[in-house]
Amino acid sequence: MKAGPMAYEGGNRLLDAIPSDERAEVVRPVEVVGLDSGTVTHAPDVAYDWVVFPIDAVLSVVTTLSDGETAEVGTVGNEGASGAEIAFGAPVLRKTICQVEGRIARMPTLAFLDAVDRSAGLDALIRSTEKARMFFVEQMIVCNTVHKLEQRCARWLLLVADRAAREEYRLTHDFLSIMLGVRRATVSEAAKSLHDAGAIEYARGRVRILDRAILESQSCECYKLAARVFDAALDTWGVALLGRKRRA
Amino acid sequence: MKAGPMAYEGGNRLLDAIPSDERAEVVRPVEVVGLDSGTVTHAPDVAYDWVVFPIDAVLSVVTTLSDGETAEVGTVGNEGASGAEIAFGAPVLRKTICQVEGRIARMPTLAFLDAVDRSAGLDALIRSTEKARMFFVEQMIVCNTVHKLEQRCARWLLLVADRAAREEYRLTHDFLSIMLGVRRATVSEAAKSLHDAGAIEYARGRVRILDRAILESQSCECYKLAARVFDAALDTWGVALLGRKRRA
DNA sequence: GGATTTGGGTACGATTCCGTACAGAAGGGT
DNA sequence: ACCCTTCTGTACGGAATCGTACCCAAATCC
Repeated sequence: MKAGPMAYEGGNRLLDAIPSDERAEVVRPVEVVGLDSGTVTHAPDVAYDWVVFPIDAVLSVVTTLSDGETAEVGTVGNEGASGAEIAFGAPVLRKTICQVEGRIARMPTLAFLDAVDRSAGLDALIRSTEKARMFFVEQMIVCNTVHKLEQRCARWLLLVADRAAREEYRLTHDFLSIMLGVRRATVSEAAKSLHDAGAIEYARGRVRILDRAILESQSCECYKLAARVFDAALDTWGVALLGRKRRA
Repeated sequence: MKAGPMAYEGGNRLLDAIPSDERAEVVRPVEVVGLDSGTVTHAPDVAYDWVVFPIDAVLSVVTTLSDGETAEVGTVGNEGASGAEIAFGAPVLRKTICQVEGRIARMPTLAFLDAVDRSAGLDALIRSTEKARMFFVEQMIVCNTVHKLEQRCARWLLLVADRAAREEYRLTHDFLSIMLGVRRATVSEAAKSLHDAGAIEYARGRVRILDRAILESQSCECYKLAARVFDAALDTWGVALLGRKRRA
């Protein structure tokens, strides 16, 4: 993953949803780079120069509690962007790290700011995906409170697979236990159960989804709900917000 | 709570944080009305004409899972606004109900839209409080996953008291159990524990905070963290975002 | 003022997940 | 080939919370 920057040729659903008459202009300052798992893309109290649009890398927004425990509070993949708040002058409040290695598109903060001013489509899509992310994060509150770990585990694997745009990716039980806020041993048990059901296989830091239908049936409703909302945000909401913006 | 609309004379921290040279103009179309507990202010697939700015009423954003269970995914009080997305053309995705009775300020959607265009301060504050709400909702994911019920209970009581701007308010264990996503009986036990510690007293649908210091000590870190972030959103962030807006 | 509804206390077995611990297996480095 | 680190399987007692149920007291209704 150490190849030099390359030109952007699609792959981030937010950028690709920009109306075609604006897209080329917006995308001009974008470059594509690889990201290794564990790389920090944003963190509080540090200046950052890039707004990030994942392609097949998956980022996790995490928080560390006062007792030192770390847990995931959000996921960003090819459906969205990370670091847009920098451009608006808002502080970065959470640490964001690369969860699944892969490629990201990125744009200098100042170029992004300029692009939002010029492109009503980009502005609308940033707002609508941010709203979808809010919906998703809200759903996670309830999901983590009332759903069984095995369901949440299935939900997580599916959502990350969608964002990583592949059915197999690197992931250890240990890492997943941090993401789900439970013990590593508990994840191992849930993973074994999903494996025995024929939904997944895994070995030494690598998962593969064998049967999406089975995995979806083991997951809670939150997976399909989230998937639908992100799709809608990139489709119809964007249009609605665009209408508003153009009228202004 | 059935008195007719009255003029707005302050009480919503977001409106009151608007720079004084813009505030009078923004606040002109605002009226104040009372709201009873249980009143629905917004819901999906229904047209709404008002953007709501709570004064001493507290609203809860809730969701209903497919099994019929209802749970809270957010709280809106005097630090923010509800329904602003309507004005931007985005869909209402969650049901919002009045949790603690009290007064709200409200503005017709069209007037709000106009005010956002005219007032850089209002625009910046809407963005910054929305960002604070995101931070808070993210925190709740972790809080609900790893913190003990008694801590979460204390956290909830404190945050709602801040929003309701009083130390006593109507609340049944049953309602609180829905908010926290647990059994009513579990809430009763946690409440008794907080009562025995001298932090609160309660009787038949009414809670009173007797000793904030004790209650804070029983609560998790999430309370103070959230309180600080909401304060910051209404103070320094607003200024930062304002700078950005004015430069544009 | 008697009946009905609502809010709260408590109990008991069941379940999920925790904390901790240890052992085996698969890769990586030298 | 060997060691060492990383990753996963599994076990055991304990804590938190669940589902359900029943009782009592206070408020409300007629």
